[in-house]
Amino acid sequence: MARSNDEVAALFQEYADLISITGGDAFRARVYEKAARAIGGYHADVSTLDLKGLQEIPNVGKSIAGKVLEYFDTGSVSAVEELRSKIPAGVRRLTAIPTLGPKKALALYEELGISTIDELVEAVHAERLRDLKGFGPRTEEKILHGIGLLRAAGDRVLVDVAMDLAEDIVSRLSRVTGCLRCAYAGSLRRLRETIGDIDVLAAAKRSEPLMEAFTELPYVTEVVARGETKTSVRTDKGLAVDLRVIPPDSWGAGLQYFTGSKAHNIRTRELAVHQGLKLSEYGLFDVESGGKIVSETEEDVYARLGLPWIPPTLREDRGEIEAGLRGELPDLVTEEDIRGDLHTHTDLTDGLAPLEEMAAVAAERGYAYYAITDHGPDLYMQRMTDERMLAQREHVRELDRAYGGRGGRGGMRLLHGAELNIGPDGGVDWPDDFLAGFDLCVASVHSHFSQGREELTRRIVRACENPYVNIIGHPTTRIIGKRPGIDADLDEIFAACARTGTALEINAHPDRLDLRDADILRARRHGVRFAVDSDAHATIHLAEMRYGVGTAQRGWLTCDDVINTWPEARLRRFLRKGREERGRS
DNA sequence: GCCGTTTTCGGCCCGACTGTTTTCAGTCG
Repeated sequence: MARSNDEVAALFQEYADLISITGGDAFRARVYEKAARAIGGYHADVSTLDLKGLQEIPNVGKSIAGKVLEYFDTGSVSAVEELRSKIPAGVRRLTAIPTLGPKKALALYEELGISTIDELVEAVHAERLRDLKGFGPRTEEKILHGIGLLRAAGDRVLVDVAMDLAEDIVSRLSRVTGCLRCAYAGSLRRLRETIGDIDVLAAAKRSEPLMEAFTELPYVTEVVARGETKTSVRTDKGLAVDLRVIPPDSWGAGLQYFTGSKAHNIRTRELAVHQGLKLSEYGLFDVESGGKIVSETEEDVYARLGLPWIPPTLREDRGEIEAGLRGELPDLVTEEDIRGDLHTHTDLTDGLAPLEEMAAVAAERGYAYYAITDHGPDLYMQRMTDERMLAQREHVRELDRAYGGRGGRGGMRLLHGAELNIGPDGGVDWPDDFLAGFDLCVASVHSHFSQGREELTRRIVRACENPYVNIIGHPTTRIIGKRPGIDADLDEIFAACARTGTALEINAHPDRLDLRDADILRARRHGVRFAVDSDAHATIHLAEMRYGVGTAQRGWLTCDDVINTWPEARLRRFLRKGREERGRS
């Protein structure tokens, strides 16, 4: 289940929506949105805070803090209940339909009593919308179209799907004559785990040739809107793409603006306003003279606002503005910093490629070390045995020598490990004496996801306490869009990891990205170390490391936090996990 | 409803596009 912060955040987001729908003060609605976001991202559990503690959360004042307390005291918030009683839940759901916002949703409900999508479809077909002010035939069409998209699961897509498409679009548009610069922006540039639509930005003196090329891309199925500066299309996978064409000297301001996030932009614009400036996608301007100050690069824009350049993965208004003003932005881990992959499979278990092929691609990536971690025997379908594992170890040692081995300059070290299964009681596949033969062990939950919260927590804490478990693999086991994470007390697990010298994995596979960014931020406060791993089951999966690194960046991690950026000697010390006295060499 | 080295009151980001509108409201990002 969700942590109490998420519950409260969802409640206030709903309240903000209800305020908008009922025509309440727009600024009030915005405050609740801001408070919801601040609470969702706050490090401490809000259910443990008092009135004073709650008010230390940004955008939470006396009134909102009081509502949080009311929620935990009584299980509900009377102000929210009051609005809920006025507006059926279905009306709020109507606003999920593209082009249908709070005002139209309220009109539909008040004038026609419509509170479900089905009723809306029926009303459109009966031509009952035409009598409403502000609704015409085109509105009807758009609503039906929007409902179709909503139902066709035209939902958010995983980051890798969007990335592949965006990189292709950028490469095609870059070749258009007159295109001076082209890049993707938006949530994709910020490397969010899912992407709602793709924003592509281009710089050109004339937009027409770019708009033309854009609408004629082979996978474009529909041109939703077409203007001089902005064109929106939909692609055959249902993904929407916007192209914005801006003048070349607005590139920096445009890229900054369209990268977002919205919350980050609001903050940067506020900074501008306080300095008598105005920031828009066309540049940073002096309010009085109207003259343009800077905008050719993002660095210029941030610098004029008194900020260092802020990496896109931090632009979520989670403290990056404050840190930037103080000159304390983290020196984020990058893909180039990654020296090796510590969780990978071969065809000995459920991988697709043999050891040699996996190692060859790892070496091409320039890794200094590479761990093979096939499944242990407890996942019985993998048919692992002691003999097979020991035979693989010999094989790994041979290959290690072939790759330059010990002390070899530029050589890649191969580590032999295993991905252990954390059983229902927290035990793993092998006894200590067998585990002692591995260079490292990843341990992960693969089943019994629905144990009680305490049981699940204890189970993983026990795995951390195993002196041979170095990394907890995909810690929450979530599959994005398919399976929620397990209901464990993550803070207790984070504390156990920090105490025992066990790293938490950031699994880079795009449908996992586990831990997720918000959990990384919390874990970091416990002093936990992390391993960013591909969990590759095929050679192509090794390249998914980029999404794991993006997620690590979104969790504000530096090289010091990530064990697989460390030199081999430091990594090996960490992997000994306080077992030195046992005399392993 | 929150917030403040210009404010304890009066602000609160800004612009594009669409459709129904004859000058603008709604939606979106």
